[in-house]
Amino acid sequence: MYTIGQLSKKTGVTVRTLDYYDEIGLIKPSSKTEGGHRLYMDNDVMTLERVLALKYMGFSLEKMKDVLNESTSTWQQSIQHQLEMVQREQDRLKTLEQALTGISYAIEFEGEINWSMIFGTIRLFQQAPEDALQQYKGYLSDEEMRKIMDINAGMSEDDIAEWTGIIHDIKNNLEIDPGSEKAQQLAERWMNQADNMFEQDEELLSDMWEALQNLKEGIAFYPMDQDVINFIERALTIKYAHREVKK
Amino acid sequence: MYTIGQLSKKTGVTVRTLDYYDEIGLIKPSSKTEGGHRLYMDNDVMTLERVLALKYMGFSLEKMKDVLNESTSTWQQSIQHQLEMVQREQDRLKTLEQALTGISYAIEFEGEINWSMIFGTIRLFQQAPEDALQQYKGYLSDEEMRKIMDINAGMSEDDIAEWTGIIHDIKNNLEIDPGSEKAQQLAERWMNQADNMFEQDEELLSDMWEALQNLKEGIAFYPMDQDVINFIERALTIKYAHREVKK
DNA sequence: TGTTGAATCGCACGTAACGTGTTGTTATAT
DNA sequence: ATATAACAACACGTTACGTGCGATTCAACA
Repeated sequence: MYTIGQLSKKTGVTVRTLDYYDEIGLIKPSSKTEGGHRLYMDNDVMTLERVLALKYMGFSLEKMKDVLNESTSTWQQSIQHQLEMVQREQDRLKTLEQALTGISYAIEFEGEINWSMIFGTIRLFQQAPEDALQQYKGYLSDEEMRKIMDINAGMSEDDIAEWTGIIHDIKNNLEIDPGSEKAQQLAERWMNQADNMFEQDEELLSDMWEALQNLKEGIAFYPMDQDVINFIERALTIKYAHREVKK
Repeated sequence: MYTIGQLSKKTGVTVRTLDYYDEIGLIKPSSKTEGGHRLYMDNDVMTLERVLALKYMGFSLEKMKDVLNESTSTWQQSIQHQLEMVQREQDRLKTLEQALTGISYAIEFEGEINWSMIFGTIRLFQQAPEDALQQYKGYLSDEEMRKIMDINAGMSEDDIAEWTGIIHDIKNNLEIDPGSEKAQQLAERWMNQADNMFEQDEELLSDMWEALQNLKEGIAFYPMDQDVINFIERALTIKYAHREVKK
């Protein structure tokens, strides 16, 4: 038999919280003094412990009222719902983390806040990955799109830093001669990272590259406008022509 | 030059939201009609787009007021703070997911809601992983504790299902003869899963096992009380004695 | 039994980011 | 000039409590 203050000390829950749980009918003390002071019995303490457990699991107080009186099968349903919510939220946070990382590197490389890059990055991540790849329909097969989604989801912080860095460097050198050594280096750096991401899958890379060349808004991993794509294309064309001649 | 309704249609933000942003001073229209109707200029539209970007990044409206006027360096700080928050939240959700998964399997195996198992699971996951392992201090080295933390964090759903299932089955057979075939099978199943989790690291497994035997409240992966530990110990003792004889 | 100090009750307002609804006013189309 | 649409301004609701507030009630002491 505890007063509200004693129960509060025992469990670490504030008096106001217990007051509130009483108010909304979640934990009503089984007894009261003549003067109206609340008296909590072991029964109520048990309910409180269960409420705290459900709270940790992320249930709302309103749902607890239902769940606490429900059968085992409904419990399973509720827990599965919670699990799905937790997983969806994790996915959301994961893509948000990638977006924030990309933005952070972009600001670091450029030394100032590039809003159009931020908008592009967010547009890229905001839509579901499937939708983001819809623009590639016709260029890539369903399986290829799924592969790219997986690659994208598994991108490490270093990958993000490298992509952001390359694209930034290329943007700063759009006007240089595509045949110059610097342009060649930049294009090769891009290719290296692309190879790195696609691992062995040369076919996937070339399909993706073809799609990029034909699309007006080329977005791969990070916002990459037509300027950048054209630059890389010109540089690579010269590079391979060069190699042919050497052969 | 947009009225509030036109801006709403253009951006998909509700009129009430724009009203609210005006009210709290986040986006004040740069012009008004004689009658007091709000007129948003391109300037304001830009601010709104930035606000939406920051919203996606998880900033509060209050912080946006500061951030929108700040310099690049403070921006980096704010983004880093957001990143840390996102990562902490991901960690929290990951352990919550494990806890929910374990509870779900326990309910499925037992066919009813076992509150003491739920409390045990939550106690195990609620505290930071470092704290949870403090009880093993003296039995395990710092490096071993870190290894266990990693193993724990990487536990798959199948692992959780198997642990929960084994412990449940053992609890239901506490009174059978440790030398009986069923007891031997249960103990072996436990050992298999333990080997599986610890991979090659036999030393780590035996250190952990020694710790479990000496602790009053043995908790490894899932709440496992002394009964269960004793059962496994007795069964394994007989098993190895048996093997010695065979040799 | 009276008194005092601590505990408690019940109430109200505040939080974040709006949704919903109402009343009164302004803008626009006819 | 009038009908109708759009708008401003306000209020209350949402979630899970925190933070007071004055008015009891309890427990202990005299």
